[in-house]
Amino acid sequence: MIKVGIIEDNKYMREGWETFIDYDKGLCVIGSFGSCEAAFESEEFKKIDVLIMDIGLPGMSGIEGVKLVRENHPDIAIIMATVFEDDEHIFDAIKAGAVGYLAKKVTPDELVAAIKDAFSGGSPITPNIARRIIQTMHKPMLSELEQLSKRELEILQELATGKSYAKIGKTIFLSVDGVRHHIRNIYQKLEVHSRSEAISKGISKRLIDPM
Amino acid sequence: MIKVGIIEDNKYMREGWETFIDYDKGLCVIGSFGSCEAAFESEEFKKIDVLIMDIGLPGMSGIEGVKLVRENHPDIAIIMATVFEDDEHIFDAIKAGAVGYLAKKVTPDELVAAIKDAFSGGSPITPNIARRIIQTMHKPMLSELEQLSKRELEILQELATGKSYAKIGKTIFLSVDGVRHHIRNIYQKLEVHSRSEAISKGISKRLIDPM
DNA sequence: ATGCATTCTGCATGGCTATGTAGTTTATCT
DNA sequence: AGATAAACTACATAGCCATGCAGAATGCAT
Repeated sequence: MIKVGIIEDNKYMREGWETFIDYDKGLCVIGSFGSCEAAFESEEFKKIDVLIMDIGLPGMSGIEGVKLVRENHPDIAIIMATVFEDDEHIFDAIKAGAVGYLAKKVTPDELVAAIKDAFSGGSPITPNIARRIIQTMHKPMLSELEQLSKRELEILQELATGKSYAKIGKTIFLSVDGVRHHIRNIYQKLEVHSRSEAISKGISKRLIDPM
Repeated sequence: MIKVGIIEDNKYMREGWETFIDYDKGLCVIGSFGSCEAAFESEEFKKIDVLIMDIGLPGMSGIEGVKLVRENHPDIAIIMATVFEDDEHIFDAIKAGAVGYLAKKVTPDELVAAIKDAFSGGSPITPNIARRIIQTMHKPMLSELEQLSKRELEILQELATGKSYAKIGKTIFLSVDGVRHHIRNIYQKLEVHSRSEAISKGISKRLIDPM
């Protein structure tokens, strides 16, 4: 039996969800709250397996709530339920620690399926949100790579490790001045003037992976 | 009618898929190849909407293939089909540009659904893979973050911009030596000895956002 | 009030970095 | 063959960084 918690300030919506969830034989609502503050005071809270949380809550916001829950009860899987579907809210919720993201208009069946999915190690998200997340992970295409040569990419990666030019040279079998030469070109292509900027830009453009 | 392409070296599997896909009234296989090289030579290739690609291919690997396809035909949605289910292959494929990831044991119905999903802007991935991706996006919990004070985080963020200590000082109204002092502590806490390492580590631990 | 943590200031110095200038080698393209 | 680009070597120097040492102000907790 999966133990479900709900944090949602709209009483009618909350009770509607409770009904649907309890109706399923594998699920059971053991806590239902109108705010994060109320939820955290409850003794039952720590027993929850899957928590459905609204983003727009009175008092502490859902995003803040997620952070706190994750801090204190890392094993609770949190599904955000919200009327917003813009990138910002979605990514904020995910970064904060939510594993799923539902629009409030979901059908009871979808809600129940999402809870079971979250409980069994999945991430209930809509296909469109999944695609947006996947896209943030795509490496840039060659055309966006600012045309850094293979050697330059190699050295940029080394730069990020904090090695001195001399050590980089030893690692990749190149003279110090050879290293220097490439770094010059890297800076020019990335339009930066310091190692730090090159690393930041390299990582944000996904030219290199952070350590 | 969604135009589907297949790159898969096992002839029987490829023909099986073709049959299933063509059977669906919304789908149509317009190209079916045994290797990336063969596919790229075809005139039909550029018309493909959704491409099913094996990872383990003779000649050019599927991962390399994905990169090339994305480079030359950015509008083709690529679904990787593979017997591997380990993190490395999955993330490599996604980073290279795939939008979906299927195990080869999928049922015909799932295959057809995945193609339609990919075509309509979704990302066909299993719930478990979705969760693993989501987890890579989670910010660290306070317990991991807590080590750096608010001021230190602020300065770490400035460090990543490549500003000199003097400029950082001006930005946050602090003497150069004050900046220096905090940086010392940051280095100690992150166990690094250079600005570059601090930035790399800060970004990979999600203490700061890249530029 | 005493202790402790956090934040901040100051000075010194060896080492590393950023940038300029000036070449050579190698491979590829025409 | 000559042109062009990428990779590499070399030297010089102003400026920035990393780290050691020393101490002060603020605020919170016991």
